[in-house]
Amino acid sequence: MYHLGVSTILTLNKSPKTISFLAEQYKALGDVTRLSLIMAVAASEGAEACVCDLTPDTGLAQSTVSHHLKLLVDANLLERSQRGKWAFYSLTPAAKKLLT
Amino acid sequence: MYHLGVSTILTLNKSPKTISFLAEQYKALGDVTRLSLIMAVAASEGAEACVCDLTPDTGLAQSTVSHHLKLLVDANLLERSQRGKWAFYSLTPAAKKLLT
DNA sequence: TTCTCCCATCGATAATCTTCGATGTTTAAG
DNA sequence: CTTAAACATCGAAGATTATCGATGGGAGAA
Repeated sequence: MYHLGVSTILTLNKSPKTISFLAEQYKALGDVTRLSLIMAVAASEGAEACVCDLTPDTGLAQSTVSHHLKLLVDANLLERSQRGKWAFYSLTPAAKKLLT
Repeated sequence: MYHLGVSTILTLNKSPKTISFLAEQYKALGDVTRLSLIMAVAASEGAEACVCDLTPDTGLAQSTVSHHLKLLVDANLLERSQRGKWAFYSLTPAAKKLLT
């Protein structure tokens, strides 16, 4: 009989495809810039932020920040909603779950 | 006033150094091979496993598996204990917390 | 329409990562 | 002491990633 620690989810309920996607989510969080970005979004008023607000703190080019945000969206950690000229990013339920 | 969602930990209690280490942990989990390895350890009898048990399932060279395990140890996700000729790896409390 | 602002995409470069085979180290067995 | 087994470390090749500047596209202001 095996131990099945941590959670049964991680040992039995996850197909290879799910493991890949979970790894993709962890990889998205595994970068100081992206982890800082997602934390900045979480701490923002209304729990959402636009690129112009997020960029200055990073010290990086706007195109780089935009690229990182896209990776976070692809990993289902951020949602994007366009309002006028601005693109607002907010945390997905999956992100809230992982970051708790 | 700000939102402070997800958890206050992520917004206020984490110094830059802590953020870096947290990112390192996520990065360590953000690889299918390493995520599979740590899940295999969790599911192993006694919640520990040696390299010789873990290597075959990966389809990778032994040196590669050993390298990945070292990264997981460096990220404080696995503990290593040598018994005789074997090196046994088990999950740290930090890993159990992150993977829940 | 024309201009400006916000953001995404593209192409290129430098850095990092994954993986391997070869070799070194340690432990136990013969 | 010699041999074998289990891992770790090293050096190199190929793939992936982070970053930038330049450019493009869309929305609103003038």
